[in-house]
Amino acid sequence: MKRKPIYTIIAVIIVIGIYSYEHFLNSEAKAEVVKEGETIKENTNHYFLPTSTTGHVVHHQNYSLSYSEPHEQAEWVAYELKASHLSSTNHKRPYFEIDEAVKTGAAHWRNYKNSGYDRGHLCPAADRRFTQEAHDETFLTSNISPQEHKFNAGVWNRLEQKTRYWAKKNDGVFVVTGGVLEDNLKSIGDEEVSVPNQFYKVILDHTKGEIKMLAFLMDHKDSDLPLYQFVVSVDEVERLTGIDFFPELDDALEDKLEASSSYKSWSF
DNA sequence: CTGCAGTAC
DNA sequence: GTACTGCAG
Repeated sequence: MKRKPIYTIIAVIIVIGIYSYEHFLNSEAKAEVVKEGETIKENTNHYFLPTSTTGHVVHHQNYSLSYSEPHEQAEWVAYELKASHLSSTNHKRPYFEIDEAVKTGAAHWRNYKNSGYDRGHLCPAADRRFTQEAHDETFLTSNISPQEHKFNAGVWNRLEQKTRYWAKKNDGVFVVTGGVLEDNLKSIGDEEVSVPNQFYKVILDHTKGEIKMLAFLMDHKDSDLPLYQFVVSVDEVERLTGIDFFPELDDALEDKLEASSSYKSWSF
């Protein structure tokens, strides 16, 4: 029987394939459950990644995102901001590029041209200045949302600066940012990039021996109000967006932290 | 820091 | 489309 070895080889390949695939799935799904009082291991690429409502998660070198094709922008962008990431280096501002990692096709920056709206970074360029590559990686069209200039350069900019302050003070925070994507939003450009009516930012700190979180929800307009006026519970942002922000936290701890809109342990 | 726009190639 | 420059909040 000459065929038998071939069948054997095929069978072996299939078995190895299934084993590898299950191993792959397992490694993807493996979530570290964090309970109260525990701290996250240092020096890992551990992200507190939110769930995706679109199933279109993209991992870049220095941040991850979940892309919404109907809205032509990310529903969230997530990254860790460590104190060591903060750099005073001034990089030359590159041009925005289409994110080729977005399989359904990320929007072209042309949609924003003469739209009256800024190409507002979700992961700010100033948070990724530690290398030229990290800085330039924020200039992908999957990392921007149409923002009014006065909002972007105003209250939103203040929030981003405060986030860097917390990153420095607490030696690292996890940040998740996006616009609230909903039906019937105004849009710009040929590709109809949605203009969110609200933007959120969720911050998690785990470096002082306990986990704490803080969420902001801002109307898409500039404001002179102090930042703490925009604090909401993570639950509220989850209700608006459908995103589950920290699924790998122990459920009881997650429930407790996400229900709180207290900011007393954060300095403004 | 957040950005845009005009001009020239 | 890219490079350089200037400008605004």
